[in-house]
Order: sequence, then structure tokens, then C-alpha cells
Amino acid sequence: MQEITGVIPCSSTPYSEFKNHVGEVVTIKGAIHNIRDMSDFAFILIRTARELIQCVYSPEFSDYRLTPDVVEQAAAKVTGKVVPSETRDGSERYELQIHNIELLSVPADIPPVVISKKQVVCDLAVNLDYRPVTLRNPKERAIFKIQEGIQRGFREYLQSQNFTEIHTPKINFAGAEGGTNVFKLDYFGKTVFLAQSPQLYKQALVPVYERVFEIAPVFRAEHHDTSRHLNEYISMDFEMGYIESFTDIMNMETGALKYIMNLLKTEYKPEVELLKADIPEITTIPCIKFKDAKELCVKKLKNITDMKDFEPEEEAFLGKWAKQQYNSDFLFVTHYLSKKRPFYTMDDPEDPEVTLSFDLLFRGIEITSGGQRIHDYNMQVEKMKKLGMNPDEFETYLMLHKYGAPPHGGLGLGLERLTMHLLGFKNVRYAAMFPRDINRVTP
RNA sequence: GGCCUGGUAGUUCAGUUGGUUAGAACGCCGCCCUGUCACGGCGGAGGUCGAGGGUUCGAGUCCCUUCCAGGUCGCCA
Repeated sequence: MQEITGVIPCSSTPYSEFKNHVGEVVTIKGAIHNIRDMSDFAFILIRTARELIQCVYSPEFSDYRLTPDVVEQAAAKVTGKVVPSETRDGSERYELQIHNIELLSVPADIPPVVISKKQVVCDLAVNLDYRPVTLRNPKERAIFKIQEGIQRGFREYLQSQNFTEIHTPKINFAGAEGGTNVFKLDYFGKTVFLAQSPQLYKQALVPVYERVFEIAPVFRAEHHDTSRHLNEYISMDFEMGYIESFTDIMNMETGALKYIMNLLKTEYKPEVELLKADIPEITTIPCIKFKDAKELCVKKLKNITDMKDFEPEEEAFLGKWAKQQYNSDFLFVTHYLSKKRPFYTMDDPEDPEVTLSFDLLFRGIEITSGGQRIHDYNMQVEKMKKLGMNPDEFETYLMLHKYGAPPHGGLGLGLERLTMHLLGFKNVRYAAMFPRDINRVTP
């Protein structure tokens, strides 16, 4: 009788273990990534989940002869002896002397783009059209391993700080916050909306769990067609209660970012090296008030017209300024104008024109928006009225305030944007596994 | 959606003033190579030049329409 134990061993002996198995016969499973056919032998690179392993075929030690169906992208089970590799630079590496290859599957066709080289060479559109194939390239897949590291770091750090992970609904009856365009869809005859943010729900959970976070997609039906916008992206959100000041939120984010960068440097080292990613050092993150930042921009740049917000050029300038002045890749900009922030943002009691809010710039691009929220019922209702909103439409949301909420605040961080700027991409689509933009819904 | 640039082999590109049979690299197929590591060498197959219309003796090349892509702006918690 077969027993199901709940343990599934990894399909391959990882390459990192090879040095402990020299002279032994091991088995690996993976895709045939590349075949370099030499005179009377061949190098066969096997692609496992995270590595490329060099195997050597030779009639001298292989029990069978290579057949024509041993081709790139075939799935294979390879057994062989671990031996030290002959390397030109004398570095310590190992390879497998192939005893046997069992083909587990054979592709029906050759890939439409070359993925067995160091880099996939094709247009962005072609890369995205063939994502299930192009992602197999080690450099392409490393992007999303890094992205996994970012999410994992965010999650692990917040868990260590007593945050509870939540999942809020993505199908909502009300369009909620307004401002940005929402996707409408039919829900058993009713019109419902795809969530543009978990904002209202995560706030509702602050009086429940004190500290919550969510990593989930958000949907924005904006008709923008730029290199930094997606219509579906992953938002990393948190919300924390009983804060003393909105700077508590910035502190928490700084801690999370430090943790993330450290995790990338250690557990994601192979991918960081493969992509030559420049992982920033974070000690402290400088802060500047919006008003002061704007003055800097006006002094240094021409043609500043919008005095209420930054244009991309100004953000880029502030990024450089923070690097020069403080040697920091990050810069907090605080106290944005009240009229430019959403209705739930807490105004500064000392100056109601500005808010207890912040953005975080990373290398000159906004990656986070956050701040303290209004927790008092009457204050929130008043602000809604002042902004021409009907509080009755927000009855569910206002339960949070009506029945008592602690001072709280939080933030949202765009995962693809952070990945993009960490890896130096010029288009956010490179950092989106299956991007959804104004023109693309497949694959 | 506006503007700019582009669309030529599976992929990335070249293609002169409008003129013979539209080229290269990678990939693919065949042959060769005793250690490659983006292996190398020789040979071969592979094209509705995005689509439609027009000008011309003649269009990949010029004009018009249209579709698609990239950049940029608008827009954006």
C-alpha cells in the first residue's frame, strides 16, 4: 500500500551540493537548455529551477548514444557522475559525466525566439507575446526571482513586526475612492468594480488587528499608455494603528526596505549577480518637506508650472539631489498639499493646507504613497462634505470611524515599479510577468 | 487620444538617387572539430518587404489610407 507522507523530494540534486558528491552518481531533472556538440562528445546544459548544470556526453562513459530527439527544451532525467570541471580560469566548478538520459518529453517545435543564449534578443512586444517561452531564459526568470525576494522581504519583515496578512475583496460594489478610473463588470446583473486599492478595507482592519498588510493586484482603468503604468499591478500595502506620528509609517517602511535589500544580497545573490543589479545600501533615508523640495526644483529647473505636484523631471532631479547631498538612493518627501491628496488623508493640525503624508522616491521615481489617515468620525464626514462627496455612499467605510478607530496610517508600494528601478529597466513591462496594459491582455 | 520613429527570413537588423536574382548575424538542417562555456569552421534551407490602393517603363524604396509596435506627452492615490 502506498503511503502519502506529504514529503516530495526536490527533483534534482542542486548544483550547490555537487561538491559534496564528487565521484558519486546523482540524478537531475530539468530542461535541455543548450547543446554544444563537439567532435566526438557534447556539452549538454541542463536547466533546473534556478541553475544551469553542465553535463558532458561522451561514448567513453555514456551508456547510450545521443538520439536526434535530444534537443533544446526537451525535459530530461539525467544520471551521471559528478566530476570537477576543466575551467579556463581555474575556478572551482563541477559537471556531470552523463551515464544515461531519459527523455520525459520532446517539444513539438523549436522556440520562436532564441532563449539559450545569455540574453533574449528581441523587441519588448515579441518578448511579451512569447512570455511562457522567453521567461525560461535565465536572465528573464531572474527578474521575477528578484521580485519574489522583494515580496518575501516585505512579508517577512512585517510579520516580524506583528502585522497580520490579509486579503481584501477585489470585486467591490462601490467605486470607492473615485479619482482614478475603475473597471466595471457585470455581477449577476449588478454593476460592480474591480478594486483600485485595498485602502478602505485595510483601514477597517486596523481596529481589528492593529497592524495589517496585503500583497495583491489592484486594477486601474486609466487610459495611460506610458512606460511606467500598468492597468493591473501588484500593490504591497500596509496599515498600522496606534501610531504616534506619521513618521512611524516611514520608519516601518525604512525597516522593510532594509530587510528586503539585505535579503536580496544574501538569498538572491545568484540573480543579483546575473542581472548585475545595483542593490542600494540603506542606513537612514533623508526627508524633505514638499514645499522645500519644490523650492529646490524651482531654483534649479526651468519651466515649472505645476506648483501642486512634481513632474517626472522634478522627481528625477530630487533623486539626484538626494544622492549628492545624502548619498541616498531614497528620499522621503513629506507634507503634500491637502488638495492633492485623497479624502482620507489627515491634514496637518499646524497647517491645514498640507497633510501628514509622504511619497518615497527611489532613484528619482515615486514608488510609495502613504500617510496618516483621519480616524475621527466627525472629522472624516466633514472633510468628505467639504470635498463634495456624499458620506451616505461611504456608510460601510465610515463604520470604521463611527465605532472608534485608533490613530493610524499606512502606505502602498508598487511592486513592479520597485523591481523596475532596482534592475534599471526603462519600461515597467519588463518587470511584469504577464503585463496588462491598455493594449495587452494576452498571454 | 496627440506628436515622433519604426514595421524587410523564426528573431535582431542592413538595404545607396526608384533599376539585374532583397543581404548579414543568431536560430534551424547537414558535414567537420579532443573541453566548450553567447564554442568554432564549411555548406544548405528559409521572404506575400505589415495590409490595401496610387504614381511610374520599373516600387522594399515615392504618395494616400489603414493596422500594429516602440518612444514621448496627456492622464494617474
